[in-house]
Amino acid sequence: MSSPAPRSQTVKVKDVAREAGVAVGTVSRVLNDHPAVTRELRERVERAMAHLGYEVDVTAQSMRAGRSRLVACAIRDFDIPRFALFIKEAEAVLREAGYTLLLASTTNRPDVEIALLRAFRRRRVDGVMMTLSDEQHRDVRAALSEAPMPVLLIDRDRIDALDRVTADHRAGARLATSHLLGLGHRRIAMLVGDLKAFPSRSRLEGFRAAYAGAGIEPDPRLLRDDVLSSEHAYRATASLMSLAEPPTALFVAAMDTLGGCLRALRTMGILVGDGISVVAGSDSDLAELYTPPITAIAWDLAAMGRHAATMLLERMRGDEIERGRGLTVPTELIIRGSSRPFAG
Amino acid sequence: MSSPAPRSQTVKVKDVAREAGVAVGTVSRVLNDHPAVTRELRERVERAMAHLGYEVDVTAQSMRAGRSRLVACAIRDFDIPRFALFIKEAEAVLREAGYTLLLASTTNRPDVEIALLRAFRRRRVDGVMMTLSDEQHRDVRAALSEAPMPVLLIDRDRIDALDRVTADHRAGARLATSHLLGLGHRRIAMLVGDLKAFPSRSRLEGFRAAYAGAGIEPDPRLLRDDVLSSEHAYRATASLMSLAEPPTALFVAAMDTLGGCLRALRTMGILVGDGISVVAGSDSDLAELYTPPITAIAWDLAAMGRHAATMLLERMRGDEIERGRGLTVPTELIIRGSSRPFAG
DNA sequence: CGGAGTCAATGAATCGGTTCATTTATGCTT
DNA sequence: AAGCATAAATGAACCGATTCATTGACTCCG
Repeated sequence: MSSPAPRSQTVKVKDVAREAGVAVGTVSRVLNDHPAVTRELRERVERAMAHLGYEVDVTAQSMRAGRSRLVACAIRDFDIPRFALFIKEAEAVLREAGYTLLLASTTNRPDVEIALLRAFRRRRVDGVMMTLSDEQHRDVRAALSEAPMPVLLIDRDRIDALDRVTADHRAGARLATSHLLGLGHRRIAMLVGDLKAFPSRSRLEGFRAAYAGAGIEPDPRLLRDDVLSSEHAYRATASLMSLAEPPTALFVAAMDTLGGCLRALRTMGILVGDGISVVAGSDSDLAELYTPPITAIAWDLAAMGRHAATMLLERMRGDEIERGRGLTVPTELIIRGSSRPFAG
Repeated sequence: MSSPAPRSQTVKVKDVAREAGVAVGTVSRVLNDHPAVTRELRERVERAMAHLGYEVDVTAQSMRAGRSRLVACAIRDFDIPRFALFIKEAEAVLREAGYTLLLASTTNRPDVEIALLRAFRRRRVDGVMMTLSDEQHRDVRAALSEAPMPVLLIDRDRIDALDRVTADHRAGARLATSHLLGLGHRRIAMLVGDLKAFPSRSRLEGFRAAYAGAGIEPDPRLLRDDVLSSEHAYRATASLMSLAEPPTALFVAAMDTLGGCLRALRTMGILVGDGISVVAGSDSDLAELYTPPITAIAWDLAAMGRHAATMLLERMRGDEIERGRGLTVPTELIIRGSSRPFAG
């Protein structure tokens, strides 16, 4: 025999079938809107279900069907305010389609990413959308290629034939940098995240492209990478402004790090706009409402979330779609008062 | 017969058993760290699993065990930056304990809340943490009392014997209001969220308690409730400041609405600090870095997330714990430059 | 009127682990 | 050496819904 955890005796298809005087197969067909059920029987079964308070066991369905109607989303840190928008929209699209969202944080560690992919497999998750800490990581790539379910990359470089949704960070950073160069700045410091990942890499490319377009060379000592949090940004800003030859403009390209930078400037008594020009790599209430308002790069994270979910759904449906589709949402530069002509 | 979706032929316990030359029961016991397996056999089985690349099917485990190792979190809108902190910490604690987080947004609608509770049941979710749009809603209460799994309320009033984690909004609001009254303000406007839910109700209570403590009556025309977004806050602020007798201080008690309020004031050319004192109901980068910095109420959402997950885990474990536990995290008032003496 | 063809409904087999009554092996005691 | 106790391993039954070969009922047509 076998009596697992003292299960509160639940109603099953068998009970419904008995109550309605039909076979279990018929109940199942009613549940799944199978056409070959007479209206009369369908109603009888539905009445029985209502009467008994029946709820199908998705667990059993999943096991039999080999799919779970779960979609996993794993991002490096969902403590990034604007990412919430992405998740919110993705969840809405997925739920509309009958899927439930699993959420996990990778903490930007390859080993966690691999462990999560395994956990998702074990759960028979039907699709995954995720960020990666490092697109080149061998083990992560191996784990991705072994994944039995479709995986969509969030704002990451192309890997094999995986679908991806990205923002045009390169264009945004180029715009921002050109804007500052156009204002006469020559010593522009850049705070950027982890260069192993696409967004930071693209931003740096855009930055360099703008310099190249102007026919000048950026000072490599003014670049700070691996700025992943507000605290990092604080320290990076402080160190930059303490240089013998400090920058005249700051491009705070990493996401959600503007606060740390502004805190450092305030502590050092440097006025934004006058003492130094500032451009933020992502827009926020803070950027908009700061005094002076901060020039910022903006893009539509909600749209990214919707597109990611939609593309993943299409892929899961197994439609005949070309593999490795990429969708890029545009970035724009919102010019505000924090970026001013260099008064050499 | 039956051949469901063309399942990529996966390795099963049976295959592992054959490879290792043992019975399936033994493989299962190895998987579950059952003590009664000799070291030798355990190693043989583990080698076979590694060799075949075996991964257990959590779906099948769940079905047999009647539990899924899933915990659901449903909040009204996870587009609230500070809530991300809650989810982040809760997820970390849950994953540590071997659970996976399901996420859904209720959009603050009772029907969605009820539908989600049903969906969670069908998935055999082991525990739920959620907010409610209205603690008094009959159908929601019925759905909660019928839920077969433990439910923990996030920042909501006591319902039956459900566990709950709350912040002391009443104390925070009282502090904030007393602070303004102490500065000589008598016409304090309050922007608050949905009074059907605990946080807003508590804040209003705190507000009134402070007034009562000072022996005066608040002007009811200065109260704006149902302020649920930044856009609402914009409109509410604009309408308040257009009154014949406008307020001299604004208590923006609703979460994540400070931006809208400040935008309105800026549009109307009213200076924070000089023209009007402002206190925010929740702290943020914006509050800290605005000019002038905004006095704000702060509390530890990360701790709330950790506690929520921990309490729910204890409850799920079925320990003999008193029912209806409540944990309240304290609030504090961070006084900054936006609240100044009333210069009548 | 009989046989072919439709259409509904049936229920046993199945998905992949887990459990437990049973069997087999081992150790200990006298 | 026999008897008993203990421990390890076995494998059939089971969790609950789905599927499909089969049965039964009914229609249509020559």
